[in-house]
Amino acid sequence: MQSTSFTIDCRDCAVRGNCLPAQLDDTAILRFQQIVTGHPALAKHRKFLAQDTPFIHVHVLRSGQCKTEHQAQDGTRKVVGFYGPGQMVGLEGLGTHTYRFDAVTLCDSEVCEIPYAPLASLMAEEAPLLQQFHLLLGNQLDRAQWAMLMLGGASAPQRIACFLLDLSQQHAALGESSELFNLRMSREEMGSYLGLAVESISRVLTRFRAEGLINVSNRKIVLRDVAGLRRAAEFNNAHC
Amino acid sequence: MQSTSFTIDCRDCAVRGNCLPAQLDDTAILRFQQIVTGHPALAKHRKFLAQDTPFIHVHVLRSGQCKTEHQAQDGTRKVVGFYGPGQMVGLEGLGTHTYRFDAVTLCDSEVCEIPYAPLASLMAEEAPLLQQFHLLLGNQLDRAQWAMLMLGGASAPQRIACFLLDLSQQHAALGESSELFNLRMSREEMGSYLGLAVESISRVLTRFRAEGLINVSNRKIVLRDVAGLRRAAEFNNAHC
DNA sequence: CGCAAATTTGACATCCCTCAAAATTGGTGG
DNA sequence: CCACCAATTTTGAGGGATGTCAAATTTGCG
Repeated sequence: MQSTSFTIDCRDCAVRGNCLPAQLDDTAILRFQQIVTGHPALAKHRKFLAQDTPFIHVHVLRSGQCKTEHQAQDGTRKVVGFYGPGQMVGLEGLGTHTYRFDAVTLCDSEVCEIPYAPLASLMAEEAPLLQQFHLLLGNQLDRAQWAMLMLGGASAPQRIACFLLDLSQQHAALGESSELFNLRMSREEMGSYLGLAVESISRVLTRFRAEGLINVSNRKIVLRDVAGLRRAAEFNNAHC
Repeated sequence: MQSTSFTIDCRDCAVRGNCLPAQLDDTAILRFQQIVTGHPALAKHRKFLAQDTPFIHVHVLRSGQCKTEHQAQDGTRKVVGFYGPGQMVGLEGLGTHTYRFDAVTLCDSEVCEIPYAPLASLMAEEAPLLQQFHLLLGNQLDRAQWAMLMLGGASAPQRIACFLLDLSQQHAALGESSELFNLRMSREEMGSYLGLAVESISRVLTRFRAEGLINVSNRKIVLRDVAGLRRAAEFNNAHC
C-alpha cells in the first residue's frame, strides 16, 4: 500500500494518552515502538484496508479521520463506522482473521500499523498494554451496540441529533472546540452510516437550523443550543 | 444474586470447544477452572447482570440462552443481543467498567462467572487463552457491526430472514438441527432486537409461511426453503 | 471562469407503525 | 383433567415518517 515505512516515536504523539501505549513507562514504550510501523501521511480518500483480506495488523489512526465501509455482493456500499485519532480500526478481524470492511481516509491522515502476533506477545509481558487494548476493544463494542440501539429505535431527527452530539464530544476529547467543527464526511456518508437517505439528512439539518438548534453551512457546523439538541436526541444514554 | 456457588469442571462441558479454555491443555485448564465460579441453574427470565453496575466478572453461558436489554431513562426497554452456550456476556464493560445492559435468561440456563482481573493475569501466562479471548471478542464486535448493517439498511422481511438464518446457523454450530428449532424469545423481543413492531414480525412470518419459505406455529419454526430465505434476506454477506 | 459533484428543495409513493380487536396459547386453580 | 383467564400472537384498517424520483442550487476544483 505504501512504498516506504519507518519507525515512529509514540512519545511525541498527540494522542499518546488514549492510544495503546497510554499506560506504558518509557522503557516499555521503546519495546512497543519496535513493533509499530509508521507510514507517510495518507491522502484523502485513500483505502488502507481491504475487505476480505487477511487480518494481520492492528491499525491505529495517529491523525486524521477515516470510515469503514461494507461492500455487498451487488456492489452496494454502506458505512459502518467513523474513526478518529487514537482509535483502532479493523478489530473485527480478531474473530474472522479477515478484514470485514474497507477502511478509507476522509482527510489526510497518518495510520500506524502494529502486527497483531508480536503485539499479543508484548501484551503478555506488559500488563498495562493488555489493559489498554481491552479497554479500547470494549469501547468499540460499546459504541457498536449503542449504534444498534440508535439504528433500531430512533427517528431520523433523533439519529442526527445523536450523531452531532457524538461528534461534538469526540472533538472535545481531542481538545478541540465542541461547538464549532467541520464535518469530514459527505451527507451521503452520514446517511449511509445512519441508515437514512441523503435527502433526509439535508432536510433534518435544515429543520434544526430553522429551530435555532444549529448553524449549518455545507460542512461547517455550529451547535447553537446543545440542551435543545439533547432534547431532540432524547436518546437518554451516556453517549449523547 | 445466587446464594451458593461452586467450582466447575470445564472438561465435561458441552461447549468446551468454543469457550475460553478451548485451546488450553489439561494442566492449564486446571488453573483456569480455579478462577471460574459455577452457579446452580438460573430459572427462566432471571436477571443476572444489572445495567450500570460495576463490571467485575466476565459471564459465559454454559447452557441455555439469554438476552441483553437496555433500559432508557423513560423506562423503554430495547433488546441489544441474544446469546447462546459458549458466548460471553457483558464485555462492553471492558471499556466503561460498568455493565451497560441488563442480562436476562430466556430459558433455564447455567452461567459461569470469571472475575476479569485474575483472568487477565492468566491470559498473560497462557497465550492460547489470550488468543481465544480475543477471538471471541472479535466475533462479538463483528456480530454487532453486522447487526448495524442490518438495522441501518434492510427491510423488515430482510431482517427477519437474516435473523432466522442466523439462528439456524447457531443451532447447527451446537450440533442441533438447523432446520427445525424453537424460538426462545417472544415476538416482542424479536421485534425489539430487529427494530420492528411486534405486528410486523407476525405479518412477515405469516407471509413467509404463505410463500412456502417456512412453517411457523407459535414459536416452533421449520425452515422449508433455505435457499429461498437466503434470497429473501438478499443481504449478501457471510452471516446469512 | 466553467463544469462536475454535492447539497438542497419539492412532489409523491411506500413501508411500517399505531390503534383496535379477534384468536390462540399457556399457566393456574378447582 | 378440565375450565378459565391473562398473556401472547394474529389480523385488519388507516396514517405518518421516510424513501424515491426529479430538478434547482451551491460548492469546489481545475
